[in-house]
Amino acid sequence: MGRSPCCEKAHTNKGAWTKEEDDRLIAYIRAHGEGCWRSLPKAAGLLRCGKSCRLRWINYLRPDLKRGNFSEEEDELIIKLHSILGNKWSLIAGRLPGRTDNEIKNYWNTHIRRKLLSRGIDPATHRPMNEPAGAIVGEEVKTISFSSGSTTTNNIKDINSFSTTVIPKVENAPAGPRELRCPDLNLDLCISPPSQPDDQPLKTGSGGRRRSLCFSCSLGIRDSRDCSCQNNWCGGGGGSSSSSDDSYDFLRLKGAVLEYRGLETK
DNA sequence: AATTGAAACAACCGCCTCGCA
DNA sequence: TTGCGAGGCGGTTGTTTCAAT
Repeated sequence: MGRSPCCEKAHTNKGAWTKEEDDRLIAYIRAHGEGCWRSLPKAAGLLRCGKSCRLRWINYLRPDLKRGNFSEEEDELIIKLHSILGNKWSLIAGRLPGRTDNEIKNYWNTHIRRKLLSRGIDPATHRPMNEPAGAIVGEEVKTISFSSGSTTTNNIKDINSFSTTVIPKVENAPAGPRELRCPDLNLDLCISPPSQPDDQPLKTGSGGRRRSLCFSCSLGIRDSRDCSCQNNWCGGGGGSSSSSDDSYDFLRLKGAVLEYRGLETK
């Protein structure tokens, strides 16, 4: 038994969207907002699956999309974020205003992968291709190295001030002594959404099922200048940092590294 | 000018997560 | 507690465009 289809496929269009369909979708969402995607097609007079409508809107019709070529800064930011997050395209997209996860995913597969390969870097691991696998064996280890603090407030420059190496788990690899490639910091960590205060459950706003977290909040970093989701508990919103330290602390990683160092000493 | 292969982009598919009854 | 439905995500495929021959 397979899954039931997400919509009645017998009477739905597939393939490229026409101008008329785009116009209908835009007009409907302008009038009613992003409501229930499942019922939207019928309400908007579209012979499309709700998922298809959502994808079309999010990836191509949303008014805040940037479109156009990626800048060199965006390239490097994507590479850095991918080295931290892996194929979490939606999280990566959250750090690139006006870009969508699908766009970034395609861009990665068509441009950046080749770019890294031409540099002799494995796009999956962000490590030199000719390095022997299994410098660290048997488990996934993330190492993060921070350079001296940047004093700019530019997010993209700031994230360039640190680098990471993600070494994938090697299946069936024999356990052995660790050989850390970066002596600065060894993090046996995984990235996961922060625990929420009990009085602030993750409730969606009108229309959505889940309240989406910005990148900072997803990493569990409070009061970040990078917060764009306006969570009450986060207190961010782009610029409310009252730190007396002039150097901009990107995503509060300076603080985070202290906490992680505490975890690491084992 | 025609053909062909590669690159780029758009869209779909299936699975997972989460909220709700 | 459990099952269902909807939204979201990542992987994959299909189509179009472009450059080389």
